[in-house]
Amino acid sequence: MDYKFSEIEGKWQQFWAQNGTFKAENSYNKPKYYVLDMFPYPSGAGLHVGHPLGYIASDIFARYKRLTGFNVLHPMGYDSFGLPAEQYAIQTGQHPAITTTNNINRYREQLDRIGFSFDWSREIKTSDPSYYRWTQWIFQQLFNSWYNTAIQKAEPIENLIAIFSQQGNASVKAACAETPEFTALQWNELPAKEQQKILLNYRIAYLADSWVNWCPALGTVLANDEVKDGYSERGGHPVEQKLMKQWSLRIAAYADRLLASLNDLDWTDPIKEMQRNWIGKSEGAAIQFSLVDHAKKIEVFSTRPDTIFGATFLVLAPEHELVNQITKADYKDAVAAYQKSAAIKSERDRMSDVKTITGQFTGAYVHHPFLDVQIPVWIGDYVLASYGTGAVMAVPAHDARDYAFAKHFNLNIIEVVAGGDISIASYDAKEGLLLNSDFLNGLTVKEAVKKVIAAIEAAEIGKGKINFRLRDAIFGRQRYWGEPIPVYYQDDIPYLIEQKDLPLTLPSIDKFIPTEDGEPPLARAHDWKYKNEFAYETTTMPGWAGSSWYYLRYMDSQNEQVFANPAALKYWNQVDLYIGGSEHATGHLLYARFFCKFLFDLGYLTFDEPFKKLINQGMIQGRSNFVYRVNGTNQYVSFDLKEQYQTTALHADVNCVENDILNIPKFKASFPEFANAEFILSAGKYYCGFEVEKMSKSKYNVVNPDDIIQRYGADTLRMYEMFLGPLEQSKPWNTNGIEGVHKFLRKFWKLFHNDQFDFQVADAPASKQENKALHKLIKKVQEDIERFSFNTSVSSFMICVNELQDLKCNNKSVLQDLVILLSPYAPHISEELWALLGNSAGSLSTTKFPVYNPEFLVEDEFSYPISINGKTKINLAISLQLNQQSVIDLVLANAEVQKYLEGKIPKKVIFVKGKIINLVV
RNA sequence: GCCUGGGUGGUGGAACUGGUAGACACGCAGGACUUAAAAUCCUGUGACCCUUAUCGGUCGUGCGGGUUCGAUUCCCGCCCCAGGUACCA
Repeated sequence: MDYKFSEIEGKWQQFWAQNGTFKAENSYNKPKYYVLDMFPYPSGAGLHVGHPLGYIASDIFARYKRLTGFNVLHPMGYDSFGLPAEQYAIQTGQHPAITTTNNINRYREQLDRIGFSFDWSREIKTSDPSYYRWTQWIFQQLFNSWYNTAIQKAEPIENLIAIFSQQGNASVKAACAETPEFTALQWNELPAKEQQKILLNYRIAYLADSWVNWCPALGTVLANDEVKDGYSERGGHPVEQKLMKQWSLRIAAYADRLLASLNDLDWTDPIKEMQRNWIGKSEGAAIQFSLVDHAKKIEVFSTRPDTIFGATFLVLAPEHELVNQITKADYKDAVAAYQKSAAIKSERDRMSDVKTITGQFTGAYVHHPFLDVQIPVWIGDYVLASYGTGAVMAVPAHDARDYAFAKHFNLNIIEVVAGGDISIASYDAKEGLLLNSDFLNGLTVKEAVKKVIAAIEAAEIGKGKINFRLRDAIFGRQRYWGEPIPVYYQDDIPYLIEQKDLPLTLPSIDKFIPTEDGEPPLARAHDWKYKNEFAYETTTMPGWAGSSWYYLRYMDSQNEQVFANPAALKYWNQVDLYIGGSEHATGHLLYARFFCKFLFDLGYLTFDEPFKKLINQGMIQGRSNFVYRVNGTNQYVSFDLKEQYQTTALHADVNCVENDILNIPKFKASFPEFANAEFILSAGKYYCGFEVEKMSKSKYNVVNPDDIIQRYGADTLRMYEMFLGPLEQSKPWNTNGIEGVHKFLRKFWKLFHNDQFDFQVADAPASKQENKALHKLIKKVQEDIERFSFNTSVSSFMICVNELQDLKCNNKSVLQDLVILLSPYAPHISEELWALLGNSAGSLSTTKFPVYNPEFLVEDEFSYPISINGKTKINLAISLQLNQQSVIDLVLANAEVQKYLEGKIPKKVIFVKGKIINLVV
């Protein structure tokens, strides 16, 4: 039989599904291995060829682990809450649940065709009430906990209440909002409502004022992505920064632990580095500056308190709460105007635009803490309200942004650390001796930091402080398509709904947009009241709520009593291998770590890091094709001739192009605009240009895996995706090379068949060369899988099959081992051949991986490259048995080497056994 | 702007710890088989120079410098591209 991939693939996919081949065993005595993919958001566009890249890699690994004796958990599900479904609902009125179900069904169909070894019996959907019930349950635990910084651990809020009623809050060390001190007696006499208000300052899930992008015209909060240059992407309405009460989580309390335990994770250094920078631990001091003619003080945070004598002005964020109180009458209008202009800029715009320097003097002054001088107070949008205290002491001589600000507004610059030339630029390095600094003069930066902090603390104007860039996470969203927050309000105080009332399901509403008063969509729900009486919270949870703990649910996905039973949690434990994109480096991965630590603190987990090993697959970009329209005509000129004309480049659908040559009839049919197109050809062909861009519908560069599978089969798709390049690297999709991989599978198939395509293998013992080819491959494939270098193992398969073909090998034992080696990569063809070889169907996935025998690979000679001054001249085959001196003697005696030496005697001979010989003359 | 990664033939990439740059494929060119096509197989294929052809030589891993017997690999400076930048997922 010829290689009929679609028959074979359909047959085995059905077999696996019917026999539950990849169901993880529930016996907890076998060694386990947990391989997880970042689950997809089911978008309306379906899967494109970029999505399966990571899934194929993890599938190869999961299948490999099964072959090496592990009980493998390899589940899949959907992150199915999200904005696109909601926006589609706003446009069309269709309920997001319907859209989502349709999309999930389509995803499932597409995934099934690729032949993954997922355990579908554990499938989860974050938008399913049976799942989000537990997301809500976790929120309740967060609400019912406080963070005890004395022991660096979350604890039940009852513990805190007990402490309050016995000793007040003076001794409590907690991550909390600023709370006045009270005694036990005062606490016990407080009305319940007041007690609840105070507790809200301590809860890990709490309400707080946060800055958001507010669009008055749409009556909604927008993501930074939805804001372009101060206007909403949808509708182009103005957007401003607004303070809003929002649910938040105290992730910042975990900053130190999130930082510390990074060290023990088997993640790549870049990802760890990104998280470290994101958490952004910096040591410095909080310093208070007292205002001239005003009782208030301005607190700044500085990582360079040593430069305090160089501070020549303060800069507050335009939103800083003191700005309006301290601004002098003459400056009110200018300050208000500046605040307004800053309010329309997003935080990202403010950070990236460093070239335009803007700011405004407030008319106010503060006293320098150690000098008898007054320094002016400015506002400037390079200072962010959300970092530190929202105020900086500007030391222009030693900070680049302060320097630019001072130059622009002609403010004083005082050098206090020697080493730079402050007439040209600021000197930011932390090296050099202090000058112009009173009691710090002559000290190094390090010494000065210590001494000045001591002085600040002695004068009671501040203290040494560790500051984190990581902010608490805003947890409320003004959206419909997310988990309802399981909270109701009584007397303006939030309370949890009872656990027995979970899940709190999404109410049905007429429209998915905010109400006319700018309330979130859930406020549209009629008669939606807790116990028919109390108003529910109307914001929903963010997209990352469900994805922060889903890996736990897979361990016991059907459980209705608990989020997962303790025995399952203990056995499956951490995810051993997690594969997904690096775009989640600081979002999802940080939140999931936070949830894990929190659940660990409460005793639900026995581990406090979710993902032991992490691999980031690169992004598959699109490869767009272009045609070139001669301006003002409907003529299109071939890429290589386009310089002779004035042209406009237009996207051509990549499905009308093969190897950059345009299929003209297909192209004409692709768009009415092109129906009457004329072409200026080059040698009878129309060559298209190309460019690498994001894969998207609008760029006509989306390649659908279904099309590839139909044409070449899933095994070809799987191997080609791996062959494309290193897993971690981003690369453009290009279908051009796929023939090579397909040809390889046909050749592989042919090894088992005679010229008439009858299955035929021989029982004879393997020859030396056959064994060599096989064992070279076993070694290579094993090494490659373990270092996730799948592209190179595909090459090795090709090399091996080419060798066996040359050897006319049809030896059964060699070929059977080859089938096992290939099975993680191309499971369908392997199952088929495995069965043809006489093995019982389906047993391939749990058979044993072949063992490498080094004896077959022993070499006794090596062809040394002989180079002179580092340039290779000739190759000489020399025995590997000889010692260094004999090899060198042999080389120097060689006539050809002598020719190159031209009678000169080498000054030095470099000999690296089995690698190279270099003669230096 | 800041953080992180990347840049090697016409194309995707290989070279794992500093040791023969371009494995394996695609494409292209030429050939075999065929009435023809498809499929399959064989040969060549980084650029330039020399040569009738061989033989041979020079250059070459984004750009400019450095370390080394030897650099795609290590160090310094720059350019370009991609991802993230806290309410996209």
